Amino acid sequence: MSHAELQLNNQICFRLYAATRLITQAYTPMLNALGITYPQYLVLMVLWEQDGQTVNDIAHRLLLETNTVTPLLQRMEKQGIVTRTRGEKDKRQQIVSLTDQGKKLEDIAYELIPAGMGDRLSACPLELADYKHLAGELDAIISTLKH
Amino acid sequence: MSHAELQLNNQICFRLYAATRLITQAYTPMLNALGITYPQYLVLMVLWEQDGQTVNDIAHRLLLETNTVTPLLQRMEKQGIVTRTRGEKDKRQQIVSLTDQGKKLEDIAYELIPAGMGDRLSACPLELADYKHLAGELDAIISTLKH
DNA sequence: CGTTTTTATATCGTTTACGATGCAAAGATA
DNA sequence: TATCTTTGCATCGTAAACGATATAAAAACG
Repeated sequence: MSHAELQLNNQICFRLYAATRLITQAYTPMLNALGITYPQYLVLMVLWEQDGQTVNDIAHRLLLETNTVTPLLQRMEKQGIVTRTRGEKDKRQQIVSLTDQGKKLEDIAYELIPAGMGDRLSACPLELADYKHLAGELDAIISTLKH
Repeated sequence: MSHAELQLNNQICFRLYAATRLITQAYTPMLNALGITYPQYLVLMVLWEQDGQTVNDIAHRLLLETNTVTPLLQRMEKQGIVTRTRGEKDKRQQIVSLTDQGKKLEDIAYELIPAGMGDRLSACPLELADYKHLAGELDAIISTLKH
């Protein structure tokens, strides 16, 4: 069996890639009920935590480039979830704010998502301690690799 | 602090999402040297393990839909990395085979990727045991959520 | 103050992902 | 065997990601 290091089964990266897509897919039915996508949900979580952030703030928080976030926000603005207004002090900045609709989604998300994901993962043999381990290991990878 | 369950920092999903993108980005310089993308690299790993698989085989192995894999293979065929030929017994099937160029990439990948990723992750505090834990936890999530 | 550089965002092109749908070949059934 | 269903793949539309590039405003500098 040649080049064992290259084999798919030994790869952390493929597992991350697969697990990420599967978890995102598990979110999808709940997010459909909210009328949003997973990356849009991430933006909303950032804004629910602190409203009125700039494109850069949001991008840094999500470890994304602004050229990913800008079109995402444009779509969310078109859907009436957020507004974008130029900064007063610094006219280059776009201040992103939740609309009433965007604020209401937090309560609906809170109703649907923890319960829905709990259901979806109820058959998963991982304990709370395992999830904490997992979080720690992922954080180690993230802080090593993030710029 | 309202709705703590929704907070970004508590989310495994965001960590997976971020770690996956960062690791994929870490692969990118090496993969650029091979002239391929990360999903194309995944397809090659599947074919290096066993040449001559169908679109369905590859999609199942990568937990992707065929409507993702088909265009990916079309691009790889255009680049001369693989060929696609209709199955003889079953003319619906496309048999995907490595070209000489696709086979050669395995050696180059073996030269570049383990070393390159080792470098990139050398500052990561995780031990081999941690990576094994991580793999196990990801496998648990994957097998719970995969259809 | 005028010029240069940096910063914040936007635009463009390419490649993934994936839901929805189409289509032809194979298999199942009456 | 004729029809119905399933299977394997392809096509289309939309939304991310992200490299490359553009642009206007702000900051730094001479």
